[in-house]
Amino acid sequence: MKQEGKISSAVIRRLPRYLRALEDLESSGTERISSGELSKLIGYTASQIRQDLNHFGGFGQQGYGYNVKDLKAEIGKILGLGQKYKMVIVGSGRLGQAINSFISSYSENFCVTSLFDVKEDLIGKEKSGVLIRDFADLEDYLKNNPTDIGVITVTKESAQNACDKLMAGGVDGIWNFAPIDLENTGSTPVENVHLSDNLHSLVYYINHPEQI
Amino acid sequence: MKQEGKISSAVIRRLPRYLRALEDLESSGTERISSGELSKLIGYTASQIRQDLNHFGGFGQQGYGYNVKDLKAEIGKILGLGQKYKMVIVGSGRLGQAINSFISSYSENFCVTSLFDVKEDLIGKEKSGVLIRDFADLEDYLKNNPTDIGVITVTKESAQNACDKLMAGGVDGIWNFAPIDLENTGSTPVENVHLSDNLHSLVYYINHPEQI
DNA sequence: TAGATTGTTAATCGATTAACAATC
DNA sequence: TAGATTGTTAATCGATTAACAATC
Repeated sequence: MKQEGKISSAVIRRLPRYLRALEDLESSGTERISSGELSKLIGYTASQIRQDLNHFGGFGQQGYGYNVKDLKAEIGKILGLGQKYKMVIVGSGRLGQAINSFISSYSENFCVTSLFDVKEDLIGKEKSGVLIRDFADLEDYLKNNPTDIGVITVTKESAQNACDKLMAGGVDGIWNFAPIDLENTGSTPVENVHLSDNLHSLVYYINHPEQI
Repeated sequence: MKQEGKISSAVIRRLPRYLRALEDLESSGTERISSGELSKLIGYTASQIRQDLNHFGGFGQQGYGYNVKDLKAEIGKILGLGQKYKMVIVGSGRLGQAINSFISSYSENFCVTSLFDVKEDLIGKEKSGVLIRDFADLEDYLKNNPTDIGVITVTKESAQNACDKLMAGGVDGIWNFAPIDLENTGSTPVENVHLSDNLHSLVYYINHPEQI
């Protein structure tokens, strides 16, 4: 892995797409792939693909292309998928539950250790095998159970407070689903999924099909 | 609204963010705002904000700034939020249900008219007041109930089929949550929410905090 | 009027694409 | 070896930022 200097977020955001394509290729039994073939599959230019990968190292071989299995492993390593990430989800409504079941079903790289909520009638219940705890106990919980990622699926009114508590508890990253830009004094990475923003863009393109 | 020529998707994706900020400002009783103040609030440069807005028209006034209420209305108009969009959700698992409750709770601009699934035990049930119908009846349903947006919350294996049926049924746009790039021969806009890609980027930044 | 702030043009910066020598 | 395809540099394209005249 070379990777010196800052790598643009445009590149980083394409890496998971490569990984996904390589997983599909592997499970369909493909052993090698050229940047040209990958280009047809993904839609990025072959040039861009080679450029992207070369930020991290020379994973290919002239005249041959890339070995699917190896490249998949390399990209996984770059992203940091060699370990299992412990997550807590703050907000145990439908979205929190959906994320919880999504995480537990789809990957060995992530594990939800606890849900949290303020609602009396939810606290103590289990969802997809995970206990819902009192939000008031979040700080304590994090102290005793080091956690990698905090997921925020509460209302926008409660989101900043949830974020502050998660940060104070020492999580390394935040996955935020509340429609708000969280104040983040430290350098903890925050990844936003702004569903309503996303839906609004879709509506724009529905009304301006000539713009596509 | 001037808006001649193609407007870059980077600009379009910022519009919902402006709308969100303006809603907050309005509900906090702010009447006017300058690009400079908005910049502090959102984090985009003042220059970029003025540049973005001027793609669509001169909504401001020299020496004054922008009227919050008017600008909010203008951006809503640009996005196409003057009407109510009818949606169906294909896939009534936890994610489909979460999207359903999210939509019905948050906005007057969207309305889920039906859920669909293949699972016998789900068909006929109601979730958040919306009936789950048999996926086999989707084509018929769309024929009799013109629908604006199709939401895909099924597995990646079923997603392309769901997409084809929705397209054939004449939906104007697709909101896709399956981890797959849908084949889209026509020009129907597709908006993807690739949760696992998003989570993978977060993991990258957790492992490379110096890159932020 | 004087001050503030827009609308818009020009300059800069960065990301994507093209090209090709290196090499498997 | 000949053919294919990478790694990498250079060229292009587009998006962001800076600057300032226009004007409220």
